[in-house]
Amino acid sequence: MAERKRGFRKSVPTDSTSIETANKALPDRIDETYIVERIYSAVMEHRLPPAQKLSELKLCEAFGVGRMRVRRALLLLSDQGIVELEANRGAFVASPSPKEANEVFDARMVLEPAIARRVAIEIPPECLAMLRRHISLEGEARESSSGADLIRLSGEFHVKVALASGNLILRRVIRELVTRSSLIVGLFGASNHMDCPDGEHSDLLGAIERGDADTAASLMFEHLRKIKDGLELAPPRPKEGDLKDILGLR
Amino acid sequence: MAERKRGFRKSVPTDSTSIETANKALPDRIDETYIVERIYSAVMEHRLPPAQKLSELKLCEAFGVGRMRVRRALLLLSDQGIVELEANRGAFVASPSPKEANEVFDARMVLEPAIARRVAIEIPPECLAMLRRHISLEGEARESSSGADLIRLSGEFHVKVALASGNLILRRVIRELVTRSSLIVGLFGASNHMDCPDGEHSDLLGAIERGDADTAASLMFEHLRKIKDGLELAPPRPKEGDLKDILGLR
DNA sequence: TGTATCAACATTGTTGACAACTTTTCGTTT
DNA sequence: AAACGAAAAGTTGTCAACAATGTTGATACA
Repeated sequence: MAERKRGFRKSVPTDSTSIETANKALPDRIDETYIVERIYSAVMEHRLPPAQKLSELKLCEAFGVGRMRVRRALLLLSDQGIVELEANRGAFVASPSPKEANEVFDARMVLEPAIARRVAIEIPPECLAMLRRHISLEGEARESSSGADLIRLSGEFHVKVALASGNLILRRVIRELVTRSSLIVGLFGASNHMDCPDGEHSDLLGAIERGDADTAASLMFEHLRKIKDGLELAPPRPKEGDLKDILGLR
Repeated sequence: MAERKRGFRKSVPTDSTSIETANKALPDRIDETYIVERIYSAVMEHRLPPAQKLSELKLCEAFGVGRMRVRRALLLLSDQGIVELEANRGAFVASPSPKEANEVFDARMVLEPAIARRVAIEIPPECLAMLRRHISLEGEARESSSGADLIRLSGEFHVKVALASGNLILRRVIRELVTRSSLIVGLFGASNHMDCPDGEHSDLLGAIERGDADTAASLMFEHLRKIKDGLELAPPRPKEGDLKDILGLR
C-alpha cells in the first residue's frame, strides 16, 4: 500500500475499516491519496459511470487544489485501471472491455478463495464481529431498498474479508479489483441485477467462523462465479478503431 | 506499436550507481512506465540497494528527461512500495522493516500457491516450455556462479509462473511483491544466501506439468516459507522514533 | 575539542505561463 | 441542407522560475 509519509498530516481519514463513504471532514492537507480515495468511493457507489470524463479543471475546483495534485491522483488511478488516460484528451473513468472484465474476475476467482481460506484458518474475533456487523448493514440496505448503499456494501464486504487477514497488501489488491468490478457490473450487469446474491456473504462468513477453510474457499469461488455469470459479457464489444469489424469489412 | 526510430538517444552519463546499464534500446519516447521498468529491474538485480537516494536531478540526467517525468515515475514507484517518498527530502529506494517484510511474504504465501494451483490446472504448452527454458537459465547462472543473474532469474521465475496463468493482473501483483522481496532479501538475507534453493523451482514445474494442483500449491507454499525462514527478521530493527526502545526507555 | 548558531548551498515542492493538441463553432461551398 | 474547412475556444502537456525546506560548512563560543 505504500503509505507515504507526506510531511505531517494530522487526521487524514485513511482509516482502514470504513471506506470513506461520503461527506467527511476535509483533511487539512489534501494530497493525492485523498483525491484517489474519493474517486474510488464514487466509483464503488456507481456515482461515477464508466467513460465519464474527469476534467482537470473541474476536479481542481471540486477539491480546491492545484492542477498538479489532480494530475498526480489521476496518474495513480490510471495505474490501477480505475481511470484511463488518453494523451492530450484527458482522463476518463475506465470502461473495461469484456476481455478486461474477464481478466478481473478471473484474477478474483484465483485470489479471493485463497484469502478466504487463510482468513478461515485464523481470524481475530474483532474481525469476525466486524464482518457480522457489515452483513447486517447489507441486510438493512436490502430491506430499505437503498440501491446505492447496497452496491457499495456488497463490494466492501470483499475488501473487509481481505482486511480480516490483517494484511494490508492483500486488502489493497482486493480493493483495486473490487473497484474495477464495480465498473464492470455497471457496464455489463444484467437486467436482473443480483449483485451479491442474498445469503451468500452470510454463508461464507459461517464457514469462516467455524474454521472450515475448504468450504470458505469454495463458497468464495462459487460466489464470484455466480456474479460473473450474471454479467452479459457475450459480445466482445469494439473499443476503438475496430469499425471495420463492426461493418464486417477486413 | 513502434512508430519511428529517431536517433536522438541522449548520452547516458552512467552515474556511480548506474541505473542505466544501457543494454537495452531506448524507446523513442520515454514515459513514466519506462523509467519505472528500469528501476524495477535495477532493484530486482540488487543494483539499487535499499535506502539508496534517488535524486531527481540525477535521474533526469540518466534518462534524459525533464523533472516532471521523473517525479511521476517516483510517485508510481512509491505507490507500489518500491520507493519511499519523504516530504522535502526526496525519494529513496524502499527499505522495508521486518514487519513489512513479513507482510510481503505473508501475502505471497497466500497468493502464489493459489496461482500455482491455477496454472497447474491449465497451462498453455508454450508457457510450460518457457518455464522450462527459464529454469535451465537458472541452472547455467548457478554453474557460472554469476550471482547477479541468479538473483534476478530466481525472482523472475515467480513472475513467469504468474504470467503463465495468462492473466496480466496476476502477473502485475506478483511482480510487485517479487520486487519488494528482492529488497527484503538484500536487507535480511542470511549469510548462507540460498535465495531460491536449487531444485525447488524444478520440482514445482514438475507438479504443474503433470497437472497436480494440490502438490503445486503446497510446493509453492513450502518454497516461499523456506525463503522466508532463511531471512533474519528477528530483531524488529527500529525504523523511526523507536529510539526509546533501543535505549530501553518507555 | 566539542557544541551551538547561522549563513550559503542544494534539493524538492509549487505555481503560472506557454506550447501542443483537441473539440467546437461558424461560415462557405456544393 | 449536408459536408467541408478554417478560425476560435478549451483542455492537456511541458517547462522554467520561484518558494519552501533540508543540508552542509564555517565560525564563534564554552
